[in-house]
Amino acid sequence: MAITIYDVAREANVSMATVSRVVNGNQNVKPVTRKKVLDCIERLGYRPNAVARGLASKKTTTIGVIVPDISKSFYAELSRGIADIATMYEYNIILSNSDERTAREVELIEDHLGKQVDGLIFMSDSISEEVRAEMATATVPIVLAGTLDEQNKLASVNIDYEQAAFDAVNKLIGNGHNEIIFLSGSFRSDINRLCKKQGYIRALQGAGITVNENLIIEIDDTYDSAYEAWKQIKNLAENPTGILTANDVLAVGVLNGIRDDGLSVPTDYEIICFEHSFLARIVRPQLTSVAVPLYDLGAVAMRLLTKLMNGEEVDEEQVILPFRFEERNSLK
Amino acid sequence: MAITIYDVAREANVSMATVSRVVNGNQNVKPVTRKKVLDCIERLGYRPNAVARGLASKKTTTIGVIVPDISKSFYAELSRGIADIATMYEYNIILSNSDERTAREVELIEDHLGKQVDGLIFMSDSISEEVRAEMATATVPIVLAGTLDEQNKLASVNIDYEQAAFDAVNKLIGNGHNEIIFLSGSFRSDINRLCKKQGYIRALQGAGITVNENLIIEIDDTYDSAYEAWKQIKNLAENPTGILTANDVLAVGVLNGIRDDGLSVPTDYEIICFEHSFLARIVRPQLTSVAVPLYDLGAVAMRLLTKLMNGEEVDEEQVILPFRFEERNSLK
DNA sequence: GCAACGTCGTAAATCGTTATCGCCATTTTG
DNA sequence: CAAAATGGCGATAACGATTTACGACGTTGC
Repeated sequence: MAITIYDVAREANVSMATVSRVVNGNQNVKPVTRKKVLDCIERLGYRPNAVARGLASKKTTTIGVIVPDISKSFYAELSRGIADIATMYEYNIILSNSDERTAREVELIEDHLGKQVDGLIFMSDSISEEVRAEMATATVPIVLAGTLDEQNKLASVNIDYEQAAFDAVNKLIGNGHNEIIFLSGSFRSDINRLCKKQGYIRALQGAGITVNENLIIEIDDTYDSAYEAWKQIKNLAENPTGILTANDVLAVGVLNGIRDDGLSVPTDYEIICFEHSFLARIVRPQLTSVAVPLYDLGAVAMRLLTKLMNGEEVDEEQVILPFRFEERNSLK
Repeated sequence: MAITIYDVAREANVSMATVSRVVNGNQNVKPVTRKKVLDCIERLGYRPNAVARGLASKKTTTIGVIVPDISKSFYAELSRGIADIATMYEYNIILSNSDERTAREVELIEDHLGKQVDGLIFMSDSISEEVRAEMATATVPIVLAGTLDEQNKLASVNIDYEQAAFDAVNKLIGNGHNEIIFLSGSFRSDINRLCKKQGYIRALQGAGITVNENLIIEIDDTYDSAYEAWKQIKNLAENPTGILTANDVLAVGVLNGIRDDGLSVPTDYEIICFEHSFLARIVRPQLTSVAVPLYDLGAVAMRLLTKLMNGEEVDEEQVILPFRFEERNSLK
């Protein structure tokens, strides 16, 4: 049988109310008494039961984090940002993987709410109607991190992916390319379809270049698919020489394809991509890329969540963080 | 005010005990009654309160996972293995980062136990005495994943790193090298110091090669340090031509150093490393490596934990998983 | 010497479940 | 046909804290 607050009270010759006061940092306790109680806690090895506390106080100091796949560096990085701020505010994290399956996402939200989390951070390629409905039943705040809400209703933290793509493509155009590939992971991802692709199109149109659907290539979001995609690209009737990819894994895929064929970047092709992870630095040439501040996205999302959980006023629930370009060598 | 079991009971004209039976799948309920209750649950949108349930049943169906840094692919991969098996057995995961700081590790164990987790999976470079003492206060099972217990007392899941290093070095020796570098992350890591290094030494001794401390290089466990280490290696009085590294990030570091100097792998140097992550496949040449089954390490650790939590008999609490070599091109 | 204040105890009500009994109505059994 | 077993369900006591209200006691200040 574990030590309870009663045991401590008896041992310290005080009431359980006083022990509770001490444990919760209530000021109405004489230093002498406080010390006596703390000693007993130490001696008995008393550990407040967070479950009982949660039931009584209706707060668990725990938040839920639902992520497509923690083994993907994108989400691992984001999660670390969340975790650090969570620690700072003394929240624990229940972490679950959804694998982007809607049914699973719904199930997980339900599950986390059942566990009485004080808040929820959600990540996904897209918010389905089912998920939206499930979220609507929640009585605790929910924040999206690195995840778009097409309807712009939910709280979220992102960068301006559209503008980033626009700027990136303009760099390619500025370097003389007018046949430019956009290699992207699935367009089921709102960010790919609604932002990166649109930014790409806007840049082309701004430069008077006609958009050619053949140059917009949608593949699985994997290295291997990108590597394969290269074979498709080199056989195109068009002669694209500039490439924008939706992330650095895809960039490395085509890059390796190009180089394994004896061609060279940035001489024969120039590449620019999203995300400047570790990967982008270790390949040769290093990749010029849009540095998406993944850690910050997570950290700011968590900070936002704390405000919402505290009922603080928040002027803007849709946060847009700045991005920057990391200039390396895949662009001249 | 949320819907409680009592509301459902009133609505369905049964007692809360019956609702509880239905929710928990107890067979002692007439099908007709069951259906009536389920309908009310659906209609009212009742969500069982896991906190109250946890208090009453003394089980939270939640386990704790303490990891040095989830943003490192090593731990992210392991965690995914844990998570999948946890899901299978309907456990949630509370995940926390320790950054390898002993004080933080102790704090986290304390914290997780306070949250009444049903079990704990712990990862670290090394088990300090403080951590060991804290673990001793736990009444729930604890399993180490990809983490050594020098005293071989705690339950754990690993591979035979010593044997793997031994085999790896023998491959280098077999290819004619007799001056072989062992490039490792910090020796505060038991696995590096007690296993990989010892396997390296045993292989050399087995081949009658004198161990030269100059060829054993301990650095920070980062790409940049490995890249820098190359400059040290090339200026060595000795003429090492074979290299074993403790993981693939370090391998890529030296590899890039070598190639940026216009030298070539495997012509001028041969490299073999631990871990065959994504990285090892995307660099050129691809890295021949010891494939450490990270996902499985996590999955098996979680499976073991479930057995321990159920009080099942376990024949061996120190599990050793097999490893294999992934033959690529950094070795001739 | 009295009022005010700080400190603490007592007691009870909650929080939303689970778990243990035991009751009542049917069946089954001898 | 009486007695025993069984199935279905209700009542109620935990579970381990928080919280509130109230009052008592001892100090302190004026």
